[in-house]
Amino acid sequence: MVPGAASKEAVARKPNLREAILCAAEELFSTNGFNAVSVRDIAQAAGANPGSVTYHFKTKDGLLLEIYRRHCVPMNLRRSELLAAAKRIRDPQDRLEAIVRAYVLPAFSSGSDLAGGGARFTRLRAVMSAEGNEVARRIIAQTFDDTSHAFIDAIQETLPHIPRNDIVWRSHFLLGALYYSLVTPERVSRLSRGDADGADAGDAIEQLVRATVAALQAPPLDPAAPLQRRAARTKA
Amino acid sequence: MVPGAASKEAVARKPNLREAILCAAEELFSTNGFNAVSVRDIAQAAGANPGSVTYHFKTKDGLLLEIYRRHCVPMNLRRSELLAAAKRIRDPQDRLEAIVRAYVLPAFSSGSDLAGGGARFTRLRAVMSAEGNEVARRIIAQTFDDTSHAFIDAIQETLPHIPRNDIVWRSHFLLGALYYSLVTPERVSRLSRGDADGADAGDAIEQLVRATVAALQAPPLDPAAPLQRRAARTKA
DNA sequence: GAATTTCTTGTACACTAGTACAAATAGCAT
DNA sequence: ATGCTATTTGTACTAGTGTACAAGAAATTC
Repeated sequence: MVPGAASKEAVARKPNLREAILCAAEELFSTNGFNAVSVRDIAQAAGANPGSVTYHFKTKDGLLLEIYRRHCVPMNLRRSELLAAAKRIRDPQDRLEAIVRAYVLPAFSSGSDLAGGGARFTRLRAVMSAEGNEVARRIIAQTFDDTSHAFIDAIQETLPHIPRNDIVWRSHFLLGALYYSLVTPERVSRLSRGDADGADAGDAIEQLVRATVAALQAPPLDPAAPLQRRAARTKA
Repeated sequence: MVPGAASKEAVARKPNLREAILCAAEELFSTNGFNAVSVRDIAQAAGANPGSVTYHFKTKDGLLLEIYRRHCVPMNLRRSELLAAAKRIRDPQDRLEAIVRAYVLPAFSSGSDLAGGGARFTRLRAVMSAEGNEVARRIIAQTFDDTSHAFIDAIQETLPHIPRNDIVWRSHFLLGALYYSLVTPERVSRLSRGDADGADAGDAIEQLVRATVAALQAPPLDPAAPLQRRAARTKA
């Protein structure tokens, strides 16, 4: 590539190149995985120079780290707000639904800074979790588990008769379903044989909430078996 | 590394190196992603020479392709068997549960050739799907969608009052939950605060079946509400 | 307007990637 | 044994990787 004219033209106006790099990286990582994307790919997509990436984020890991830092706080903040609002609902059924929605909504679109950034960031988290990315794992463990606990506690309160263990599993499934919905957005419409071609984010959210609420309310797993196991374990 | 003595020792008896390479690749890909693993990594893990990989599978993509070929047929066969058996159950509730179990069981352990290979292969599929791997995408589309349709049809039969669209979504969520459970096996025990430290595959299967059946049986999405939501939703 | 900090560029370097290929070896029928 | 084939090895090659760094441009401050 000729560096002179082309780049000057493409980058004639670069109000915030750092931002553009973050954005491009987010998009590329979330669709192709971390290792499949090179720093040069990112730079090119952002209309920047590979050196700029090094300058702003030092390393490729640093870039990923910054993406997480950028999104984690607003997303969890939004979740906390919605959770607090949901907890004020009196009717247990409505409350449970609101709690689940409070967890799901910000994942599809963080309403703060970037339009649609929530969905993209969630997709990114899904990919990083699948790839077993070490940087992501660390951040998630120390940032998201608190929020997850808060949600699990809130759910537990509306479902006192369900063992916490079951609630944890079902919340876990929720996250998996959430991730997968964002990772393969086209699969649903392919499987529904055209019956529902207009599968959009709104549908996904409502379907996910409905399904999760039902799953959470399901009778717990055979109550005898866990007791046996617990008795056998606590003795040791 | 000294090539002479060490390799001769490690590979003193190599009844089927091709097999070992496939196995090592499966393990490495499914835990680290496709692009994070080099051919040399695979060769070393299999106690083989990088050249052997090229000899047996031509390219890295060819290796991945062979892994899929190896597992897809037995897995879908097993699923078909279990599905056929499930369909013979009279009681609709029991039948639905058996159908879901027929889908889930082979994903956790294909009972044919490799012990535990089902879970590893499912994890691999999860990772490939997250990474948007092109090879995997092609194979899955042409191999798994048939099976998925068969299952969806069977489910639909036990739940005639649920729109097919909703069933598709909920099956989609099942797959996501399934994938995620295998991708992050440690997360559940971390979140359950030690209440259930012995989270094993059996628990996962039963929890997944229970949750999915409940989700599938949930009342369909209010056919009127989407009109309201569509006006209020954030992203088009 | 000059100095200084902040950003951007171009390029270079050490390294690893996937793959190719000739040589060496093993297995096996004859 | 003797070929013959299938496999395994060692190595080489090109392309692309992450990152470092000097030099230039822009912005900001005094």
